[in-house]
Amino acid sequence: MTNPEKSSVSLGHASEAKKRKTHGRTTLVDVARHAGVTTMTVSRTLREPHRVTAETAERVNAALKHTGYAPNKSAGLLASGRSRIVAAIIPNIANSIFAETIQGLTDALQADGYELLLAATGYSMAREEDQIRAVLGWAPSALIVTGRHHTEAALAMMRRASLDGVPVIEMWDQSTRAAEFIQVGFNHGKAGKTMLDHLVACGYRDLVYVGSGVVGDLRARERQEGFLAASRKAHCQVRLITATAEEPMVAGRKVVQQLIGQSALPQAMAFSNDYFAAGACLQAVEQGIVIPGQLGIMGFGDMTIAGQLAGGISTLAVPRFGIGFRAGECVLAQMRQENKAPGLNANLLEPHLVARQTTRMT
Amino acid sequence: MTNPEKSSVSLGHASEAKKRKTHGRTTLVDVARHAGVTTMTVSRTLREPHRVTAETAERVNAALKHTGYAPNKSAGLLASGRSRIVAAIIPNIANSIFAETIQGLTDALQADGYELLLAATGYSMAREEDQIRAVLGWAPSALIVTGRHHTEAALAMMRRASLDGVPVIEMWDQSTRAAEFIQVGFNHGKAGKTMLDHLVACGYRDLVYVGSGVVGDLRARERQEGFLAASRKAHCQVRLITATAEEPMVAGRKVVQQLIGQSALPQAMAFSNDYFAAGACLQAVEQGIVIPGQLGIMGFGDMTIAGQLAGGISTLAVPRFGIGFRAGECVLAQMRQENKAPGLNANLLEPHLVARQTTRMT
DNA sequence: CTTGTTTGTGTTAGCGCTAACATGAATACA
DNA sequence: TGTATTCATGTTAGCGCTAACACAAACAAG
Repeated sequence: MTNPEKSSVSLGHASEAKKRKTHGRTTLVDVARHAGVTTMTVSRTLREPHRVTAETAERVNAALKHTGYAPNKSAGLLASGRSRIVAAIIPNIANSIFAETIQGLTDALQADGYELLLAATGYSMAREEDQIRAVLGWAPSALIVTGRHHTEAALAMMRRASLDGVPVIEMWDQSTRAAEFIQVGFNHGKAGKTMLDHLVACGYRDLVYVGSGVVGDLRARERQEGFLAASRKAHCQVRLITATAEEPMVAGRKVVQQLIGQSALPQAMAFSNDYFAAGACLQAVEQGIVIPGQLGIMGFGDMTIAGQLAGGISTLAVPRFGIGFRAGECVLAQMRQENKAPGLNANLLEPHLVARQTTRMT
Repeated sequence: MTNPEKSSVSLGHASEAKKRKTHGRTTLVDVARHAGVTTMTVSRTLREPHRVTAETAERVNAALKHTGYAPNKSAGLLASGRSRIVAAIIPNIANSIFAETIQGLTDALQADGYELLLAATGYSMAREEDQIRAVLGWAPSALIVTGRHHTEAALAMMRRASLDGVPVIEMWDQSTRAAEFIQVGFNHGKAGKTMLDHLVACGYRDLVYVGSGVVGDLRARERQEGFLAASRKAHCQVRLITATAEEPMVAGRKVVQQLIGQSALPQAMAFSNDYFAAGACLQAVEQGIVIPGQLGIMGFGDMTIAGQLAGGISTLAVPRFGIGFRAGECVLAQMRQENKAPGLNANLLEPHLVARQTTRMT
């Protein structure tokens, strides 16, 4: 009750009746009082230590430790207009492709103390627009979106951010036209063509392409169209099947099962991703189909499982981690030297063919 | 040059020489002027529409649309002390277990307009402490961490946040003692015991446990210890092997290869996760080992692959998505009604045994 | 010694928003 | 018809921090 420490609180007892707020945490004022300096000196000690005497810094640091100060980021952001937040917007977090990309991004940014604001769109451009609007409210240091297709409103916000000096990165895609934003990725139409070319080179002519049933996945769609377009030029017959959107490996199994049931197996099948291909492989082997003799199989992604089944599934390896890491490097580069022109597409991260055992026509 | 719109800007030409800031974006002031009301009315229209006349709301909404207003979140946070940020701290984003958990979390929170601040620790408690300190600077609505082991400083911050009314959730774990924070998960020691019990029930006595080489993964460690402790009580012989920390399926293969090479195959092997088990399965089959006759195999996690290989790998299914979703529900529940006591462990999400073909001793 | 030029710290004035209170008009009640 | 009670909007005063400038002390150059 007679605690002397409390007495200082009651100094303003009379004037207290007016207004009050404060969220109770220790602020710069507390630290400054403790160290016998002003808040500016404390602030400087934290952000520009070289501009402060060693002796002062020592006292301030002691006060920081003693008070357990944690900066109020919103106040700092409001005052300075700068945050160290990187906003990333991806279709789906559970998809391990994007999870690895995000890991790459955080790995690249980690040392520099950036924080990650993450949002998912569920492959919806409308939701993407909402998410962009929401994250821009935090004045992020960078905005990273997935793909190059956006609503008009989303594009407008991205342009605005770009003009404000915020690096805007479109990842996982790459257009042939001159890009408006930084792009870190590859051309999916071309990737589809690469897959077709490989199958043709292996001697397959009668093909099935198994596309993804995810409606908003424009990149999967472009790969599919790239594959089909190339097949027409190569005078191949391709049947298109859309996998039902359930567990991918099961979907792959079902497709093969159906084709066998209809005695309609092609010479080779290309899949929108490795999980489809893996399921298809397992099903084919279990039903006595000889791979690659009776049936060639090709996946996309080079996920772990592709290297493990059936002596190795042929696939297109994509730099899942690398895209995120490079995106992070782009952010750092732009932060360090503002001058860099954002247009240069020096960030083509091409997939490469991994020819394994499932496409080796005897 | 004679643009009349510009003239309004030059009104304060003389006094302009003093100071200036403003980050250029449209603010509430712009919207308010456009709608002929004060900023408070605009603010209210956005946050408490029912407290504003329909006619006023209409004018304000028109002004909002016309100006393309996007709220400055840091200003709102600083003024109100409340954000709609949920901070989640996980060991590793690329690990699909946590990716699915995060997806569950965002799915649960999505409708209510929460944003996700995500940080990774790399299984380091020191880094976890840093990340907690960093995210708390944003005054998040909730703090979600992984596991129940933290540094003293981290615990202090968590307690402080909890006292401030911020729900603090430990996910992926569950202690037997009364918990200080909300816990959404299960007991890993018990999970290890469940695995052992299953193998014993199948008649296996000579066992190998393949643990993870990830040093900071305390939960994997507890499963391992639970397994070993139970094996002693059941009078089983268990050899412990730590998988080298590379590609998990390859690691699983290597372990089996080595054991076969040394003619030291046990009756059954339990693995720290399904990818190890899958690799082991593939390797064993390729080397002509009969599963489950010669070798029983059990995994952990019930990842997709476990259901697909070798007629189905027996495993312990864990609610990866469910843990995140439940954590999100806990956050929402606490936000809606502050009164709820945070101590009740109504959030036990137990794993369940999935007995498939790889542990069916004839 | 002037006169510049650092160098370290303090002072002032907001950043854009919202809590709390104030006010005036409309409605309710006796 | 006066007073109490909504209701809709306005006014005021910060939230905790930092940009920009101010200023005194220490040092340099002529």
